[in-house]
Amino acid sequence: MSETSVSCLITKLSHYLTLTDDSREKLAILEEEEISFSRGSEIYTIDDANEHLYVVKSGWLYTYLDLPDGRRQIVKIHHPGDIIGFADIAFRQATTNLAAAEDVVLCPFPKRGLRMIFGEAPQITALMFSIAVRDQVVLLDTLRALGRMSSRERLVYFLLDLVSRLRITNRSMTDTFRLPLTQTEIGDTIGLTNVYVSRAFTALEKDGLIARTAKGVRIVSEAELKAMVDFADRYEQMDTTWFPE
Amino acid sequence: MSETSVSCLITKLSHYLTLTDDSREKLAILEEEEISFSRGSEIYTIDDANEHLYVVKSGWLYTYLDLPDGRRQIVKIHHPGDIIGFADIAFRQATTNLAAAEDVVLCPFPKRGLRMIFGEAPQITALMFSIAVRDQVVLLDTLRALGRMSSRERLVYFLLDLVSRLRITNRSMTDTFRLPLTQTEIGDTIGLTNVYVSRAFTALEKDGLIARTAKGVRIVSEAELKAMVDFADRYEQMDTTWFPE
DNA sequence: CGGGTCGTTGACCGTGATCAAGTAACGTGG
DNA sequence: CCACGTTACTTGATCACGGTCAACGACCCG
Repeated sequence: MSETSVSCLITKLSHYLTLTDDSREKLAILEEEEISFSRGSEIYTIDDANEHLYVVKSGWLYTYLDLPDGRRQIVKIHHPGDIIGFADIAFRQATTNLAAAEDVVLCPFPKRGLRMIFGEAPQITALMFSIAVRDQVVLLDTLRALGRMSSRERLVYFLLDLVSRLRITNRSMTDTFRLPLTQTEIGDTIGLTNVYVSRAFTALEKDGLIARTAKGVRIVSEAELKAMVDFADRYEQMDTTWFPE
Repeated sequence: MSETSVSCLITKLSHYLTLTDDSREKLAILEEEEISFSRGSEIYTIDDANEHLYVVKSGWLYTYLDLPDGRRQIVKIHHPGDIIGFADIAFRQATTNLAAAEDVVLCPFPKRGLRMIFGEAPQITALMFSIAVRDQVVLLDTLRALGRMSSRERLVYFLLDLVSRLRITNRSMTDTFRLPLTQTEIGDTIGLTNVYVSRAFTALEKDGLIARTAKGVRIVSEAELKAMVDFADRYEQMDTTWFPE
């Protein structure tokens, strides 16, 4: 099983504050069980009874919504260390669909597991609440991108947002990262077709703003890109001064 | 002052559960102070220190984000009974701007007021948490609209969302409602220009799906409109079964 | 070797942006 | 009470961005 490997959930949360031993033990419980899904699997779909949340152990996934005519909107991409399912906590049935973008390993735990956290681990509770709220602010930024930005700007925003998130769990990451999503999936995320994602990519590359490697992307001129879309990093810093303990 | 007038905050929350007398007293404290702003006022802007939350007493407001070149995206419209500012709770400075769409009255209260609620009123705490999460799901629906819908569909989604929300505080409302927003503001909300909002309106009216009154709109064929955008009402029902007390 | 997926490129088209002119409603001041 | 200026909405003409359709090449895996 997971043995002594470092938990990516703990790594992610540790970025924001030093976890007590007690907190670490509580979190370990959330990662006891493991399930694997292969690329393309639908983990749950709309209207399923949603009794579980999931910690991502490895691999990327995404949450999406469908339109009657087959169009699709990806609303959130999940990375190792993320907790999936918070948004549906107030509803009896799932309001979104979850699919695996590549082969993944998840740790499911019942909603009741949260009750234990909420009741006994105020430090983690406060942090989870903050993360939920932070995600909301990120959604607002995304809304701005989809509502008002050109195709190139949307792609730039998408890439910068990814880099900022990935840096939380991988501090050694510089400016190159793996991107295990098809251009169709990227398009479904930023409201474009695969064709225009391709064109936006080549345009940015031609301008020397990014470079593309085998299965990844390198951010060449981060400052310039950030200025293009007035990018604010919502992940790096968070106000934890009001936390208990 | 507000005398014995019914609080719209209490009205709104009562829609979901029966509030205890103790809960009502706690909520009343949040509505003690009052400030008025006239139409067009900026209540706060990005990077302001955000020490207050606001309960909307009367009038409509909206939260928005700017782009460097002057484009603007409205990300949330606020009605009487709404609490404004939850999203910024995890940040030291405001991440959004707040403006009054018409003359409004707000009840500001310091963030510390929330600590009192969190500590002493578990029923309201659970409800507020649920509302915050519910708002997140609504944002996902909006993301889908901005990412994948045509101009007419966007306007339809916008109107249906408004109606659903307004029905929470005004149960007697049928299908006609006041719309105190300019078409430019509506465009900034759904990612269109004022010109195309106008065209979408006249198109929907010509098809007999809506009708326009002096300062408002009437939903003529709600079922048809809902089918157009696969609309799900996120406001009417909420899972309160897990609440304490 | 063959089939499938993914990315690229070109041609064409359509939706919505942009620019501009005109109208209606309203508030203000003379 | 009217004249004026402002704001909001409408409508038309033109344009451009991104969608759609199609063909092709690269790569992967069976």
